[in-house]
Amino acid sequence: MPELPEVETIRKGLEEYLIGHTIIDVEVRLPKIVQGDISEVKGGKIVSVRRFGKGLVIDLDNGYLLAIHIKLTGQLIYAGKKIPQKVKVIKQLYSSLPNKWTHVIFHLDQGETLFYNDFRQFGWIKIIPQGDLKKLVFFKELGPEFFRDLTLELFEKIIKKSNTSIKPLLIDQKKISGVGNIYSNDALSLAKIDPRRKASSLTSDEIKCLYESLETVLKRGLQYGGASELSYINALGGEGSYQKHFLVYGRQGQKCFNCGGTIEKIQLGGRGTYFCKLCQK
DNA sequence: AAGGATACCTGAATGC
DNA sequence: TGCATTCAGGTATCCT
Repeated sequence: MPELPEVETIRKGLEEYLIGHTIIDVEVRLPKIVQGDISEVKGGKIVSVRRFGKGLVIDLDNGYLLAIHIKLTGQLIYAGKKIPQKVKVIKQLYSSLPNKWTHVIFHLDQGETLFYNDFRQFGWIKIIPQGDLKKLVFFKELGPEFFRDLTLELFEKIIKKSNTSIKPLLIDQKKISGVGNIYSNDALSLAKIDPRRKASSLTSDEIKCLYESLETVLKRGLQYGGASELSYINALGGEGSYQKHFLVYGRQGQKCFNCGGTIEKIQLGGRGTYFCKLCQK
């Protein structure tokens, strides 16, 4: 669901459409989503949009920022003059906004709008002073991430000292950030490693292969604009297409692309885990 | 202290 | 038919 590629796709969209806009007013329809004093963002101009792991940060020029986590079903949708004409799918969506899942509405200058929708209400939006980002437990405890500060050497160190099986380790945000259920399953398939293997039992060659496989599937996810399972959409309300290219995720009963074996589904660390017993050793 | 289980939610799919 | 149960997964929290 929303993992590094999905959240990064949203970030790019927000960066393209929101920077330079001033927040005129905010409508909070479901108070539990928002923490902090929402009035602090009024009059603030959006200067940058950053991502750390699966978390987003919208920086304002008035000393405050919005820290946002969309969890499983959050959506950040831009509505305004900069929507490209060719995007037609979205017209239906836009005519329905705000809808019953719209919990926060940011009214921007020039009559533009940013909607926060979340049908399962797991996400959060926190308003804090600029310098306090690392005081938030979520950001403070994030592990290193791919394409930023996770090197192969560091990856190997993290895996070797872990006492859990490899798949739950990959989705532990405190160890490595950005990877979730979809990309961890697919990377283990590409690396031909059994998700149940104890992390510390992996050889250096296997760790290198897994590192490269994670980079490959995350890049693929970025290339396809994320995986639109459930309710993930980008900042323009458009869907990604990585779900059409899943290697093992959601493919139980179907054939493995590596060896033709049958993909099985088990529970591991309380999460659906998909793999091929024939080639993932 | 690390790691596992459960709660938080709702809608879709499945069960009887 | 229709109501109840199960499942989905990213944290946050509690427990061992």
